[in-house]
Amino acid sequence: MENGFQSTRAEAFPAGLRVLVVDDDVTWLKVLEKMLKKCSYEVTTCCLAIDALNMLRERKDGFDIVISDVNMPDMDGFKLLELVGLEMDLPVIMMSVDGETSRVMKGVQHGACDYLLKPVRMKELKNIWQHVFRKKIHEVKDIESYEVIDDIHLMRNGFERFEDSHLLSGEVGPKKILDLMNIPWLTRENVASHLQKYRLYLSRLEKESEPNTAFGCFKQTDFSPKDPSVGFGLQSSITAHQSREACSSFGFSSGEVHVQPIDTEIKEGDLKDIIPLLPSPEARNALVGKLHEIQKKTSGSQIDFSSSVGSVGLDVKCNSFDATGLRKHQWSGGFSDMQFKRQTEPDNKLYRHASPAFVSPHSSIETNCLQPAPSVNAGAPISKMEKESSSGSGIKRLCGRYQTSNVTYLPAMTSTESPLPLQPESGIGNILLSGRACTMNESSSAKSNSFCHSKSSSWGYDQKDLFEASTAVLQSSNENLPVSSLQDYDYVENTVLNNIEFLEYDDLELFAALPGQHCDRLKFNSDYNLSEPVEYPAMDQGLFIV
DNA sequence: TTTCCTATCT
DNA sequence: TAGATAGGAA
Repeated sequence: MENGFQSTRAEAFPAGLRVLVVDDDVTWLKVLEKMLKKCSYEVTTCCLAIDALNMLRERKDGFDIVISDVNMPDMDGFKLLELVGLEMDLPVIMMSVDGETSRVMKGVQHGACDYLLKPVRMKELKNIWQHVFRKKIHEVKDIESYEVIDDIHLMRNGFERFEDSHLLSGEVGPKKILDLMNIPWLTRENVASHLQKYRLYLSRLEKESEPNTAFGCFKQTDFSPKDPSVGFGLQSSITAHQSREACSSFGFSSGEVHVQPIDTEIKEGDLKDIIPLLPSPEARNALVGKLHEIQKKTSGSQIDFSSSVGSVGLDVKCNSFDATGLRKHQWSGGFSDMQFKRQTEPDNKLYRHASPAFVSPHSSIETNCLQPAPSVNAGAPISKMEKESSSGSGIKRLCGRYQTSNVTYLPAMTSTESPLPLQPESGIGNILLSGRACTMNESSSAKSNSFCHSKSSSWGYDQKDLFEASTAVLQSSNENLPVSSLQDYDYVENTVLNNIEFLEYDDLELFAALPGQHCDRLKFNSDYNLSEPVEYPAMDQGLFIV
């Protein structure tokens, strides 16, 4: 199994495991060194925690595991444990003569992968390799999850071509979408099926919005948690376009805020092509009206159109300004958040739970650049999910389809100040206000967090951004959720068991030097004769995969 | 024959 | 609720 070890060491594993032992008691150091060497491990000993830390820092990849005493004069063992965990991400085993549960718990909470009671048993030392192995397995799992992102990038590229090919002009069929996405494992049936769902959704949305929602008007219902138009699953962004005249409007999905100067004027032909795709009669009528304006070349009127196929979705944004530049309509919608099952590759397990989804059109908004919509900026109620998130239970499923995301409401502002650092001169500016719409999946880990923590720098539906947003979820959630650093609870139990049995030693010289209370607890057992090399049982991966 | 759409199943 | 599939229509 590829687990990250260098090939030669991997073959010999667990023999050659590089162990750093830290204990201020020289006698114990010698005992442990000898025992560990009997296990065919490479042993380095250190009397001071600070020296151990320096050694670890100097030899970044020089050790596989650390065994540290809890009580040391220069540095608390827990502190060392914390630092090693933070800086080296190495498994650390704590050891102490004190087996008090609270103490053991503290060790585990600080990130110890095991807590051994002195005197340490040979059996326990023999099995410390499992902690290294377990960690490697987790790392491999993380890497596999990263590969999902690579394929998501593949989808993004497909959508970019989708945009480049002007697919928006004319009817969009599953075949064409499929061809242009150019994703090998995707089938036309996949696309068709989800297109069907998407259209069903649109028709439902249209029916629901007919009685009270006119195009261009911002309604409170736009932010209903059950309204998919607010955003789907990963799709969580607020898009604010800023015209050259510094006229701003805000399109809401949720979560992210993007500010972008609009510099692409719509062409008449483009508009004609877009109109049939609009989800509602109001939207179509609005654009038809604007099309007439263009055709008439009415002075002072401007329609800005930006079509963006984000990384994983087709997104259409239409913005229209009146002659004064004070008001505009915006419609935004398209396909996004595409996740498809990989049917044709049964060996691929990464997408087993993935599924396609077409994102809904975003809520349409009419606003005035001089007087931002009060319902948006001031006193707007927080959506249900936002409340849940802030109350500490806001972890949502990552792959929720047709499911609303959080809406992040901007703080109240006056006409003279903008809640967003608009950058009319310098181009695109993005602000991630909040990304609590979704969670990492079950394979998420601290490693995943570090992988994803870089900030978003693009706008639109960038799947990467969404993952980053997901990370932000976790990071922000940490403040609210009782996140425990307990990594493997079974260690706690294991530690308790340590108290039951006694150790096995056969080196009487060494034990003669041990403090009396230690010797008292010893039981010599010929099962672990130090003169014989230790044999390891065949590794059963199933035993160690959590 | 291919593609799309709809209904139905899972 | 959403994806898969079957069957009819163009």
